[in-house]
Amino acid sequence: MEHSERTQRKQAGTRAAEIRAAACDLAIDEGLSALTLRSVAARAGVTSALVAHYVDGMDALIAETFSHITGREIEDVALRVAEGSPTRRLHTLCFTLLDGSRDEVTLVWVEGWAMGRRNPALAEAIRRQMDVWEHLFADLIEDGVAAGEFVTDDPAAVAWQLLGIIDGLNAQALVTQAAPGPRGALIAGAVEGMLRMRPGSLALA
Amino acid sequence: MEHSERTQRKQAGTRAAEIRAAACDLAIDEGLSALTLRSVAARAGVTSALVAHYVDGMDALIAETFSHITGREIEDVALRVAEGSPTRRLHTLCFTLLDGSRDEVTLVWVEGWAMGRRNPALAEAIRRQMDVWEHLFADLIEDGVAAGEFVTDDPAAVAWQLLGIIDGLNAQALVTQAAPGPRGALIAGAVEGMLRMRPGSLALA
DNA sequence: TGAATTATTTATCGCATGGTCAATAATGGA
DNA sequence: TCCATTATTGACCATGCGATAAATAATTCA
Repeated sequence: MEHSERTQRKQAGTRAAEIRAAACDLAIDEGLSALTLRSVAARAGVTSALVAHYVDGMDALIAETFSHITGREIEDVALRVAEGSPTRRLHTLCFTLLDGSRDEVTLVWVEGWAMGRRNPALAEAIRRQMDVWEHLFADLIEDGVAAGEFVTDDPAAVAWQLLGIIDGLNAQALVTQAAPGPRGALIAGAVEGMLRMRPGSLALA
Repeated sequence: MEHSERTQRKQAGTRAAEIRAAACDLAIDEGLSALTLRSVAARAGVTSALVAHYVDGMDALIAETFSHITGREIEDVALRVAEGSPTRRLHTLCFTLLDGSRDEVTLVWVEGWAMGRRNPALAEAIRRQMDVWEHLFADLIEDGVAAGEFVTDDPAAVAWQLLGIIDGLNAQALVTQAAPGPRGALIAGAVEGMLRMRPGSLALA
């Protein structure tokens, strides 16, 4: 007895969308590793068989869900760093990503790194999303170099570094319950060092 | 039929040690998530029931294995950064941790972060080991401040930041097959910024 | 040698996972 | 109204997991 009363019958497309949405909700609440045929089914209010019917294997659903959640995040962030001087935009970028309001997404990333080793589709999705992030960072850095606000001869490398730093600090906060103070504050000095900025110019931007 | 011929009978303590060693080997080769009653048993050349007999539950074995592997790592590293000026020691620390020769251990860390959410003993072990790292970093930074080579009013905070940065960069390298160049090179600028060091003083130390 | 101890295995149990297939019931068109 | 289509379910299967109890075989000691 997996279901007491029959759920309302819907068009294939809408039901498929509902199931994917349920997977996203669940991953946000409990992490990628909580996605199973049955847990997603329960969240969507349907049978596990129906989930299996609409999805091309759990590995694919997990990879899709990862892409959807992280894609939504990067869209959000990209909007916020669209305006202002490069220094101002970099400030917004760092402090937005480190303000602790995205811990659910961080969990998705960390679990993704771990699960990606046994889920090729997920590994591929991770690489793609990291590339998107890298471009967002690199474009911003190039703008700053062109404007004379940053100094570096390899914007792409700095972008990767910065991405790694932010991921690492967020992952760390995931484990140690309370982060010591706002994470964005001290990192400013590091970024200023990487981009040869005047000390304090990013922190106070 | 789990075993063809009976394995040699050994003293309880010896066998227990062998099983724990097998768990470490396996975790290094395949990650913490590869540790199951049966996989550890196979690696140790015994039955899964014997592993269960010598261990206080898989969660505990996983936590123990994590502590053992990461503890061994920090001992190694601590030895290497025991001598020289603070700047020189910090240089050694960063470049040693970022030279890419510890990717197996990084996998253990990343999987630990993910699995720790469902394994309290592991979560506790992670917190303890991170504390040990934090102290290693913080002591070094305090030495540097005392020697006038570094400038900061919160060595502990810088230590956490630096730890997060290194973890993040290593985790990143775990996913993107080939890291773009040596990871340690560019990070020097960031650390110089965090500790108000003269540009280039760490990179060339 | 014989008996007590104990290291080890065999044979399970209960549970959760991903996945399949035939049966069922709701929908929509003629 | 009846039929064809199809969304949905229920009942499975095979596998892997952690764990346990009883049986077995090697060791130790009197």
